[in-house]
Amino acid sequence: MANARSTIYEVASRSGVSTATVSRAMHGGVGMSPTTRDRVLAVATELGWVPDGRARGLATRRAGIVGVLFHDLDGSGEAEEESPLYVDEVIRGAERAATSVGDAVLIAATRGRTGRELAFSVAAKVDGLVVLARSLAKRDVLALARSIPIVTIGTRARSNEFDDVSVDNRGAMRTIVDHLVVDHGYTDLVFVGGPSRSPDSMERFAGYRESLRSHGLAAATSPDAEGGFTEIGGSRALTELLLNRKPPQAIVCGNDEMAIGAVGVLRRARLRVPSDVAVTGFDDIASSRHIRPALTTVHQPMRDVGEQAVRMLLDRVGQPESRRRAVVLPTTTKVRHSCGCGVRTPSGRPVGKPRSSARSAKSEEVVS
Amino acid sequence: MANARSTIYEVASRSGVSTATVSRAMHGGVGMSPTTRDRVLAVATELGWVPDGRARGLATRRAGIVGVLFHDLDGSGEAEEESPLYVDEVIRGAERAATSVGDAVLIAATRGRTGRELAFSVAAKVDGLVVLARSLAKRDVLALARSIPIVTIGTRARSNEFDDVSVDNRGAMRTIVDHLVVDHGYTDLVFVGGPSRSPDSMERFAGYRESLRSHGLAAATSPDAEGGFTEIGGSRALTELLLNRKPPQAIVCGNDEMAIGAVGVLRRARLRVPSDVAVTGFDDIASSRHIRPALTTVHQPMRDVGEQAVRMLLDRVGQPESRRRAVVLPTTTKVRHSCGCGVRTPSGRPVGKPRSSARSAKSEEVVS
DNA sequence: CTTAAGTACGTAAGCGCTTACGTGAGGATG
DNA sequence: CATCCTCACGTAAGCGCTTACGTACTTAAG
Repeated sequence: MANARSTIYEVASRSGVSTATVSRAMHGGVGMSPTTRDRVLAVATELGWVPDGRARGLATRRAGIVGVLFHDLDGSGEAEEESPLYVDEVIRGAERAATSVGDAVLIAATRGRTGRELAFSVAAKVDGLVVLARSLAKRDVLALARSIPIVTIGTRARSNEFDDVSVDNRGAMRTIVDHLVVDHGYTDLVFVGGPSRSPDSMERFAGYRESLRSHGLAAATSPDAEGGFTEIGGSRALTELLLNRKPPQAIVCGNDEMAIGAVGVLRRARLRVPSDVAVTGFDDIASSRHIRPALTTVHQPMRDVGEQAVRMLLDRVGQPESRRRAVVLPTTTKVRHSCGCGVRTPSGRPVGKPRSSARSAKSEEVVS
Repeated sequence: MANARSTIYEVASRSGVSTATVSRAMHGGVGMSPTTRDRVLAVATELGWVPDGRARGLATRRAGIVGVLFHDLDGSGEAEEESPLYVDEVIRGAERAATSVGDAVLIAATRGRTGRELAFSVAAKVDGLVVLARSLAKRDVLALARSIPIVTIGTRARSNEFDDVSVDNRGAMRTIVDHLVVDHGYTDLVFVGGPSRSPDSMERFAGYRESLRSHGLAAATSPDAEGGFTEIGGSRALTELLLNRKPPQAIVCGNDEMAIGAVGVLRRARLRVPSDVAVTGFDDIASSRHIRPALTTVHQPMRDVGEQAVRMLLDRVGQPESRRRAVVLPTTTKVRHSCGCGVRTPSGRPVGKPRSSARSAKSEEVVS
């Protein structure tokens, strides 16, 4: 099937020029006669020859490949990691950005490999690496950074050693809670958090608190319940919550999975969503649109995140010594029905109207 | 940040050996004294050195990278292509299989590029290519196959020139319709297909027909409606259908999106699912579990498909001349509620019980 | 003690490109 | 007509590894 590939020498001799000329022809043919260029190109096409990427990479010291490192969650099934959907979206964005400049993207799951193993099987093959937060211990990231440029995703709040692109978790949560308090007038809210040590969960909770306090409402110093970012965890958390207190007016969940779990429990408890109690999520997973009532949540631009990340990475590959950059991208609030919008309140007055409201968070900020 | 990488020469001189010895040490250190090996390895670690992938690739004629080529649907938004979820799952599987042998995977969306462009920016960088069906015109695939091994995914029914791994669409649909006819006793069914020229849609319809005919039921020669594999298309298709005939007992949809659309219009038409009319899907997308009633559908093992594909690819890289292989993987039927299971029939008798039934389709078959 | 067979490592020839530099031809300039 | 450019292309030195082959030294056998 795959016959022996021809080399640049073959193309050169068949078109009666030197390899240098062939190479030039393949790269725009600047400074050469169009006639020769076309002749060479014709031969190359006929032979089905394109320059070997490895050799090219060796000679140019540029592989034309950027890597994306993520934590794979299949198997171990730890919900603390990035949602698979996130990873996929980031990869898509990365692919797009890379392709637009002729590069390709290499993906690799950490799979518990150490920095050195990854250096061998991944880093050695690429020009730079995008590493998803939490996919790797910090010292491994540092080890990798010894050999190639790195930009992290979602570590803004925890580190400032690398270029980073993050999403405005806190601001997003503030916006959604503002909506609950201001537009719906809820005063009795609770927060269902993810794993207590999850930075995402912490940031989201911080946003929740900020919003409440800014409106003069009391807020607990820690989440009212913990649902581990899973649907089942959300169910359990809410079940327990309902045992200990009367139903709140609104349940703010750290992500959609838990919100879906919460809605399930509420339904079984004969509490109506959103008229008896409102629920909000975070992430805008596909199911959040299909669940009834449709979930009010926040959409994170993970594809843009991936795109930005490789852009920054490529910038740094070209300019290794430029100053560190960190950007945080804004989110979009998806106001649907579970918050009470588009549904009659007890007073019979329809409140609000489902819509999407975009929030422009801090844009690009140069951190150091 | 990223300081100049050291080379094998540096490691060699610092540990007082030749580059050959360093290389040997890095590759298991067979035939050398453990003492020397450890010394070399220590120096390498200290320097943070790992052999450069490009150079290694050049010397060994093996990049240690397999590529996955898919059609990216963002932007153009043609629903005829692979569902994004499919692609992601396939990629995950590919990543797993590649990693398990120390390789990495390069991903690239076609983006309307020609075979030659892809050869340059993708094929030249990898040892072999997995190409998702329909991501590329056949003659482009052939062009690529001139230079590297290729295995296709999902082209079994349309081509037999490459190694291929596919999913048993037809058998899966037969199983689900069998369930509808045999277990539920429906005799009046309709089929909502995807794009009429979509091979997947055609295969699924074929399975539908086969099942009906095998039970002595009449079946139309073409789908009763066409929903383009989208939710909105499913709604439209069903709306139209309902205008022209009385509601059937069961609506068999070519995929989940259309099924979800169908359930929506059924609900609006005050028809109860599944007691008035049953609905089934195909694909087992995340929302199919969350929709009410939960959708009976079929799960495709796309991750396994990806895994198998790179396994076969790697085999062929090692054995370019072995005979062509094609495998078709079995699906799993997810029997949930939308088919009528776990719900009371008009006669008051509960029918069946939701469960998952695995179906073992044809396994590995050597085609030529 | 001689010789054969290992063992542990060094030598050096590539792998297939890119590119700095060199060269010769032709045109412009004076 | 001599000189200087410019243009189009060739020469050849790497890029950083791997590995076939060679060599020196040990050990075992005869």
